Amino acid sequence: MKVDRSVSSSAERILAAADKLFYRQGIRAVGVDAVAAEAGVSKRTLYNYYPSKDDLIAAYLTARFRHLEPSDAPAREQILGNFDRLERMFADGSFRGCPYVNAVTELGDPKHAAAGIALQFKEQRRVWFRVLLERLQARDPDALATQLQILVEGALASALVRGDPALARSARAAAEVLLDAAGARRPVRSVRPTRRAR
Amino acid sequence: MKVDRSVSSSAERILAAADKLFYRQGIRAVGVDAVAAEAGVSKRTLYNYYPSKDDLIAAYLTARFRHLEPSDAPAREQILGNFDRLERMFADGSFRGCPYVNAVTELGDPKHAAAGIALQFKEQRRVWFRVLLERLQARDPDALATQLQILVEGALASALVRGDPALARSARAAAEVLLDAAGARRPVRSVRPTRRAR
DNA sequence: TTGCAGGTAAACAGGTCGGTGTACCTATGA
DNA sequence: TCATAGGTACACCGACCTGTTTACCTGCAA
Repeated sequence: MKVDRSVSSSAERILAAADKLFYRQGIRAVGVDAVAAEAGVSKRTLYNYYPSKDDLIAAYLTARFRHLEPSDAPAREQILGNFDRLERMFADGSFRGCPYVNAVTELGDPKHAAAGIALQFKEQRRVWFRVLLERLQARDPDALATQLQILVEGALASALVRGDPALARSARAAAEVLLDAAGARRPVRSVRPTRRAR
Repeated sequence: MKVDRSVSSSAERILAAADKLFYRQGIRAVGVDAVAAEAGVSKRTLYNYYPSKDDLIAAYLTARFRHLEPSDAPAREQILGNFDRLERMFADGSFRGCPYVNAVTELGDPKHAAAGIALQFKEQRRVWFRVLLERLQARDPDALATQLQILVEGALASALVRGDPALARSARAAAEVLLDAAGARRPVRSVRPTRRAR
């Protein structure tokens, strides 16, 4: 298999191949041989960069880690925009569930590095919600953040078994009800008061 | 391994063994040899009852299928009781996620029988919610049923990566807010007004 | 030119997978 | 008494798994 070696390093290509195959077909369903072949790299080289499949799995999950940072956009928009992103993901056709939850499910072992990475990611998003909720001066931002996190997780799992993108809209509508009930109907101090909704 | 053959049929023991091992360790992580050994049955016999592992998987999921029927108890209690059951499951220690979602994740293939069974089960619970919501004369029972389903799914997934039973209470609180917002604050026409909560 | 780092291809080791083939055992009922 | 259904024990098959070894190739710098 011919691969343009100048475009990216071997390590990067291996990681890209692992991401594609692990997510699409499942971690346990894909062997290291397949990953090496997809990356256009010999198995020896793969094991040079990642000493074991478990290391590769951990690297795959870590690479998927996107550091969330609340932006300057209106908090409510940011929160609800999350669900719009979900809807786009569901409609994409290549959606196969949350990679972190999938890894935990597939590996089973709670002591596997993947379990810790998954927990870290989920907690990061929960905190991201909480910061935005504090900005909205919502009641009990911590509890509400957990509930929004549950809605996201539920939309992901539901869309996995029933591939309906509209599930994201259902979750979004529920989130709006929860936000309203927590007294976050409108931003208290919006960055730009004239900005219209969405 | 000595097994009391009079207690249950071979088929039942095989199914019980599959249930225990598949759920605890994962479908892909458990071989048919292990299931046969756990059931105290030869592999030949196992293949006599279940011609392939896929058949056994389908039987395992079907056997987990509990037919939900709305009872005469107050509808709101029934709905919220669902989340209390979740909390007990999470606290049990042997919780390993939703078996249907796990099967879909582990098998990957959307054409596998497991995918259909999972979908059937989820839809059944959604309808169960809807019937109860209609009884409560809630606004848009269909949409709200989907949202409650998402909450359940989200609690299951969240508890899988972060084993905190309190997540069920968070989901329950969110469900209460959604119910209230849909005008289902109290049962409008309870079946037997004097009947106490079961 | 030489030396060598870093890559390749391919075979191999030791094990597990789903599934089959074979030969033996045993309880039951005609 | 004997046939048979249904079970057991166990070796076996080919495929695939993670991970290692071997031997060779190639670009580049001293």
